[in-house]
Amino acid sequence: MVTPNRNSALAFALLGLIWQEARSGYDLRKFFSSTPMISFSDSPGAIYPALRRLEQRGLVRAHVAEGPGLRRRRIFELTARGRAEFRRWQTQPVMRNDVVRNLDALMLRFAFMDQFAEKGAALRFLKAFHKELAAYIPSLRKYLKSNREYMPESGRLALENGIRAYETQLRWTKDAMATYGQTKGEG
Amino acid sequence: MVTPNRNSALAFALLGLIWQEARSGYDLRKFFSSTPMISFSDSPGAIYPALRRLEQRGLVRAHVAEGPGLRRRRIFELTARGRAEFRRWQTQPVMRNDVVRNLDALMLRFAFMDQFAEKGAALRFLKAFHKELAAYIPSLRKYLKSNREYMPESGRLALENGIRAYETQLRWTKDAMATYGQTKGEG
DNA sequence: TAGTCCATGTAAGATGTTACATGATTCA
DNA sequence: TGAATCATGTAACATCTTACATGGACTA
Repeated sequence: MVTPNRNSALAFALLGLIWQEARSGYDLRKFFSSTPMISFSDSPGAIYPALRRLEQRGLVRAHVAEGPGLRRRRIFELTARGRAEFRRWQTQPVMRNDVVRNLDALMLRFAFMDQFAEKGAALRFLKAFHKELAAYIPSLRKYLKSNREYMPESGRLALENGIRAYETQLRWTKDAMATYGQTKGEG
Repeated sequence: MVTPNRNSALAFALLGLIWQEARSGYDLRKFFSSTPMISFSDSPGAIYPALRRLEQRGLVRAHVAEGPGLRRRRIFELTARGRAEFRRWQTQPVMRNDVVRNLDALMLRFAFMDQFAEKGAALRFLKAFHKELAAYIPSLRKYLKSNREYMPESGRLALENGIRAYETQLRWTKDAMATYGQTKGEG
């Protein structure tokens, strides 16, 4: 069995933005550099090859927009396969490993959920996220409690920072669930 | 001019741990898998090649520990160059870009500061970190204010989560500075 | 003696970084 | 005409992931 191509976080960020609205590579670079998605690289050496790969995998298709005189722009849109792949990624289960090592990717999944996932997906996601956070945080506390005395002060502070960061996430999931809970009249 | 070899976060995590205490590759893998540093990969395909590179660059040196019968373990320790390189990395200025895209690396730098940087480095680091956070957060708020109405609910919530996360960091830097401020009697 | 743990390693492949290249258009 | 901006791209290089390989020692 050949290794399946697991797309990167950048690839999914591109798919989500292109799904929102057909865009060129340049548009995407500008979006990254001028919004809070600046945590993604806007480097052409990352974006253009990533778009090429998405094209080769049949997840996006491009057409050339011949503006009056401007250099040609290649405008991308999602294919049916691209939409399916994005939804699959977005609605994957939330695993402990995502919480430990891939928080950013989790938030990226959530950020597009209203737009592209079925109703109820956001709330299910938040519940699962909350559950994993609530399970992980005590293990950090336990480590701190057991090792506090042997840790240098800066090491201990760094760990406390991590715990606080996860607690903030946890509070956010609760508040976000409340937000979604309010809209139950809509269903 | 040849591209300088910028070591990765993993490389510096390894250097820091080896500086604390001479360790083998296996020790390092176990440390990653059994402590809050689990956010680093414990995969042999990451660790052993990284150690090899550090050796080739003259940042660590290994000696073989011949235990009674056990398979040979290669125990690493830092060289003078390794210590210098680690300190250089650790005491670099805190840049906006680190705050936007490399928070984890910043916290890693801080985590070892008591042990390996000169007195006062931790406080200077916290001040610079605080300054960059305080400068960055308003730009996120501003974006939220301007775009709130045009954002899907999950997108807005994701951004609010990001803002809260940075605010938590900001509060932490203040508290950590207070911790260090208390020890002024020591100097 | 079969399975598990200790311990180190390699191979293939994908992705990302930095730097460089190119060419068109607009504006001073 | 020169500089800045729009727009796309490539090349070299390093690193990481996953999977596989190996071999000794302990233990049931």
